[in-house]
Amino acid sequence: MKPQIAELLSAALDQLKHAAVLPADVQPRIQVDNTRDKTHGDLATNLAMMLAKPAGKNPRELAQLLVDALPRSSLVQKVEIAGPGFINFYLSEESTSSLVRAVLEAKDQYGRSNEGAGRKVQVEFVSANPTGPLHIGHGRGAAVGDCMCRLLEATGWDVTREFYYNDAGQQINNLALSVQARCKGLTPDDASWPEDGYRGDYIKDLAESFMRGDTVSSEDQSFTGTQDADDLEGIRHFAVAYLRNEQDLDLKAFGVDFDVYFLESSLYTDGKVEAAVEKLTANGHTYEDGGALWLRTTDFGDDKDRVMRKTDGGYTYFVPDVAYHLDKWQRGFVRVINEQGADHHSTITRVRAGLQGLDVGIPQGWPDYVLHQMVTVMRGGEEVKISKRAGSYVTLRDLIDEVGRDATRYFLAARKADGQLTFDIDLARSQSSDNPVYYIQYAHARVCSIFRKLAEAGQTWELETGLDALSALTLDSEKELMVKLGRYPEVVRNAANNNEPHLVSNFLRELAGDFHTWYNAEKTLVDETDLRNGRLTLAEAIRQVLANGLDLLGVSAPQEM
RNA sequence: GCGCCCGUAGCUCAACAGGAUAGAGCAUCGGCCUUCUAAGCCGAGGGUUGCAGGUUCGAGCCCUGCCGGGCGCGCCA
Repeated sequence: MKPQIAELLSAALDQLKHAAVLPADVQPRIQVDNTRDKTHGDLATNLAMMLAKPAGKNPRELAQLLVDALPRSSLVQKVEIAGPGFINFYLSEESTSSLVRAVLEAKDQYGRSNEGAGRKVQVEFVSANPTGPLHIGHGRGAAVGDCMCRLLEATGWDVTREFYYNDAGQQINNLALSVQARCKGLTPDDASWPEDGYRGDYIKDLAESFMRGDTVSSEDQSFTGTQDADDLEGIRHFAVAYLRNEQDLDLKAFGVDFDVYFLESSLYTDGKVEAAVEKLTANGHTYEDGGALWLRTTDFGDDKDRVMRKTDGGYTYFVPDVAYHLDKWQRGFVRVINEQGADHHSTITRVRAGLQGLDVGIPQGWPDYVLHQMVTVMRGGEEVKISKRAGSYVTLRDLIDEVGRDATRYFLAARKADGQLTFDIDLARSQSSDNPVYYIQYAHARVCSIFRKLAEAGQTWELETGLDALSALTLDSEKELMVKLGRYPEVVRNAANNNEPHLVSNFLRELAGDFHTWYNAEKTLVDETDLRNGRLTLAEAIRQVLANGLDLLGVSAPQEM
């Protein structure tokens, strides 16, 4: 409804310019806001206050001129000037009814748009090293990243979900050595346990599986344990495949699917790392010093230059990352979003610097980053740090098992990514009013229940007569609910454009709250036919929006609870 | 020391491009089930938005300086 109101204002502006009340060259951004207080109408604009200075008039006087110049519209019931110069719009019954109609005609498409116009966007998220189980931090990345993808899809983008495996670094050697040590019966407490070895119980499970001769397969590889504790290469491949498989199972249980699993090792075998280094050198952005090859990242805003190739000949970690992002660019992604933990934020400057140094037309701020802060887990009022399985952190699987997929996803995605997150296990698993997930789901189930009762009573509801019957809804609470439904598409748009899924969960929480209040105050299945049909229509529209929003969060919308 | 993020009710968090009287939930206290699911509703108390300046018609939001917390600052990934 905002664009329609903005259009009316735009027409009024033109008229005032024509009448020389306003200078012809002012081009204000016409801002239409939702009102917080219903005594301020349904929508409001600050336009008169913005233009008071160029017009040389006081805001309220200008507001009156704008209102007088406003074209007549059946969408608006009433316009008022209030406060320092706000113009408040009260929507007509015709326009609120049209909002409900829009929901029920579009159904599961309501709120979706085609802003992305089919452009390609790639979202890289989770990207955990294949050296252990996924922990709750990865869970936050998975939830936020997947919700961002759903939002981008809902706004017309062609989305690729991608997981980058760092399977080429030193940590893989440490993993292999740790498993080998377990195969040989060592424990982390032994003196000969590898330095920097992985100590968690899962290493023991892994070693036992290898020595049993199990076969493990992941997306694109399959290995059988050779049962030979001296076969370090075999152990390495087996361990990576095993842990990738574990992670895949966790992600599947979390409802997250990736389109592409990209292996860091492939960048080496395909020569892409070497090619990127050569290009940077050819472009004159590198120099040798102390036996190492450096990238002059200070040319691109870094505070000091960075080593690319170490004296031992190996590349530092960000070099394959640059090659990887060049590859993304070459695959045609105009927009790339990397969702990762904030502890990696220092890589951003380096990767972008490397990409600029390649000089292949990549825009300066590319790619985008969404960084999430740490998660702490609370149980019984105390911080939980230890998982038996992983040894040092709470695993995603522990959480899904204990709390459930819906609540885990909701809690991890319902907060702004920047800013630390406290995950309260007791709250998340409580099946009571404490729990916002159930609160929203319950609203959905309640509407379903109303329709079941309707059928039990041998009555029916039908869309067209239902929409006509909306005129029987005269309560303020009902009008407010309709207006709120009308805000949903804008919420989706904002959430998608800003990579902020939590806007959706906030909105759903509010909508569910308004619904519960209305439900408790007013009976839906009343005898009077028009009133009943009108309320059923509104209830169904609410149900539809709740279902659509929950889907964007990857949370189920149960029919009954 | 430098860089990034955060600081809002006792706790966990909101506040849509700078808009009107800063909102929810939990916790606390008091009410509501012969009525469509009480996983719900209604009401009460609770705040100098870390501090101090600045920008402007208007600041939780923007700027500067402090204070406090997190993360990072490697020829580790």
